[in-house]
Amino acid sequence: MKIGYPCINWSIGCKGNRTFRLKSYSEERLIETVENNLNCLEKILEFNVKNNILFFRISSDLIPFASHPICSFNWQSYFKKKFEKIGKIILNNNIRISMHPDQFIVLNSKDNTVVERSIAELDYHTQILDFMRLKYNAKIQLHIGGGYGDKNTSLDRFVNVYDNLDDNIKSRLVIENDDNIYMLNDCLFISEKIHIPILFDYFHHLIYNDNENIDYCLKSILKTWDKKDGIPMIDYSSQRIGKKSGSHAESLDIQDFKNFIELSKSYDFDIMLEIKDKEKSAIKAVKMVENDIRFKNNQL
DNA sequence: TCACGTCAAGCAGAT
DNA sequence: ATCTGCTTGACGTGA
Repeated sequence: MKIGYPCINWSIGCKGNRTFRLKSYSEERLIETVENNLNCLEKILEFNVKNNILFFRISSDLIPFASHPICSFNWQSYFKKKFEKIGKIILNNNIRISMHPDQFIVLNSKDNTVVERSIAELDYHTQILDFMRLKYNAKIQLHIGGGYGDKNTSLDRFVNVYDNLDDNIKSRLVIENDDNIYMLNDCLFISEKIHIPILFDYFHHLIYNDNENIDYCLKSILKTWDKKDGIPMIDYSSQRIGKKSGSHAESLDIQDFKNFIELSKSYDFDIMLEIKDKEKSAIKAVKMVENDIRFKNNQL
């Protein structure tokens, strides 16, 4: 089991997701920003390795406007060496990588231009992972999309669009249960049709579910990950106290996390902590799990 | 230097 | 109708 956190490291003094306004777009600005983002990504990965954090989500802002029509710059070849260098760090240290395109990416939208833009954005995400030469266990996680008042038709639309995607996108894409439209059982339904891995979001599941217990959830999603996909990825968060349901906690509730680890101990997966304080909680979690394993070993 | 309005993009649910 | 959340605040103008 690897533990990770998404996109931002607060303690390292740089950001790998810097961007700028479309209005101020220029080739120079793009190069400068991407250079910063890639350098910082490298630093974050080194920080993570030192702290035994071997799972990381790369920000979608790594190359700002990469899938926007304004971007005609060939960032792929300009940064080829850098991508390969970062890829080597990832492979040498056996780091698991995910990406999570943002909310504007909707494959089952009723608006075809939205679908086209979404595919372009998925293509960009795929290129990042491909140019780093990462294995197919590096994944792009996506929600199924809108409900449009008719979930069955909307599910079908997702399946049809998925069928026509390029194979290199398909081999990276996984679907994730959300907290108000498509729950785990919907993902399982789709996965049976198109054979796509399911990333189980534990926190979303607590908010929106069909009363399935955690054992059922983990057992069913496990089957959707082939050998080439690696072990399943899980998103974990806990409720921020005093905020509305679904708000992510500021900092890891270690007891709640312990309970989840205990509950899921028969399964192996990599776990992404969607907690606001990022690497701080990840370090806490890593130490907890290491101590837990030592404790178990002492019992033997 | 800092406050704060706004930022490429979608959708649903709350207010 | 408008605002908020989502995986996440950061950019950039104006004072």
